[in-house]
Amino acid sequence: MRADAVRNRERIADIARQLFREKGYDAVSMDEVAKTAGVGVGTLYRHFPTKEALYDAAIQAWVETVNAAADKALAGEGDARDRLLAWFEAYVDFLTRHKGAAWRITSAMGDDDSPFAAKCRTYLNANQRVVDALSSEGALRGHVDAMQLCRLVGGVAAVVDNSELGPEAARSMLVVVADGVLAG
Amino acid sequence: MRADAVRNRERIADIARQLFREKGYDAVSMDEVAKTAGVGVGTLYRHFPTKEALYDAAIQAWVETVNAAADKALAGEGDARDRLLAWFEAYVDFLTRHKGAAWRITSAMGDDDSPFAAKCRTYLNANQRVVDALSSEGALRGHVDAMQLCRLVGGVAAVVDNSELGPEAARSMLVVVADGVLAG
DNA sequence: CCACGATACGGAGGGTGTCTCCGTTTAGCA
DNA sequence: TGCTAAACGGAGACACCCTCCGTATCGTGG
Repeated sequence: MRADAVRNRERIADIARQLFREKGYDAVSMDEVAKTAGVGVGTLYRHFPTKEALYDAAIQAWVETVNAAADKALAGEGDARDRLLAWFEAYVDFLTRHKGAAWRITSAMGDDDSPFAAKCRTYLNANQRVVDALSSEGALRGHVDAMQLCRLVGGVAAVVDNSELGPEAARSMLVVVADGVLAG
Repeated sequence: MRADAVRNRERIADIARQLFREKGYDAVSMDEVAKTAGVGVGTLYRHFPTKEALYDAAIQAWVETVNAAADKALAGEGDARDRLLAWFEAYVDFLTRHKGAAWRITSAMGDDDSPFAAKCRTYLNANQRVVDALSSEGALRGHVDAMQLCRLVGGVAAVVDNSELGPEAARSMLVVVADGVLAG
């Protein structure tokens, strides 16, 4: 790839990340991204074939830290319930960091053709590790599926994001999910 | 209202209900509704000022039966868990009957300005009645908020609708929510 | 039965969005 | 420095929601 192309690609992704984070997916138009980045829409579309692909690239770096967050939550103090809740809260925090991302990503769970498929796998893996860790302690009620957890907590995150709920409201819902999943 | 206007209004709502049910909100354009109903878009917009208002009218009859469903679930046999699950399943069944409705309605929960505000109140009331009934039996764990339940189960419904999950997958998630809400 | 005013109708077109196409410009190598 | 493949830019195609206003129709009072 030519040097100017690399520069443009990075600048576009940076600008897009900033705009999406501030305003949310729907409120940012491709024209706006192009204009802000100082390129034509043609250039934009050569680098990112659709708006969703651009979004995917924009939130890339952010997603990559999710595994570290899972480890951190699991390594924390407290009993299984505390650690599970810590993970749930971190997960919701992640998903709601970019407005509109929670629903888009949770919607794409299980759809291999989605532009977000790679991100979904990352999230699924993180949840799987949490399930494995707690399961080996015998803390979970029967069989708990990582995908099921992704969807449940992703659903909560989507609602929290959309209705702009505070951390207490989010926590009260996560407590329900946690208690529903934990043994005893 | 003039007789021809009444006829048109009803025909439009009928056609819209059919189209929305088949294809989902986003996949139906106002032009398509107008053309299928055999009227101009102007006529469409005089009867229903926005697409959301049309959607609201299209799913009206459907929503009105929700209270009966709550009663039926509560009057069923079995313990509190069985009845709560029956209600959850009925609720998800309702919300997923029209493609795209679950997320739209759950998104509008708590937003008085939404065109779906009336429907949200209906759903909230139904959940409140379920909460009251089970609470008076002492079946619920601490304080359970009807709004919280609407959001949790609505989130599950939205995911089920979007990912076109089967009843077993839906049930496995609802079991988690139910166990998280029930005492013991 | 008719004339007329209020009501309803239809569809062109405005505004905004995503995405494509192609003539023009530029990078980078020989 | 000259040349070619790569990248650029933005006009415009297409789809969407919605508005506006000239035209047609209903239904009533004479």
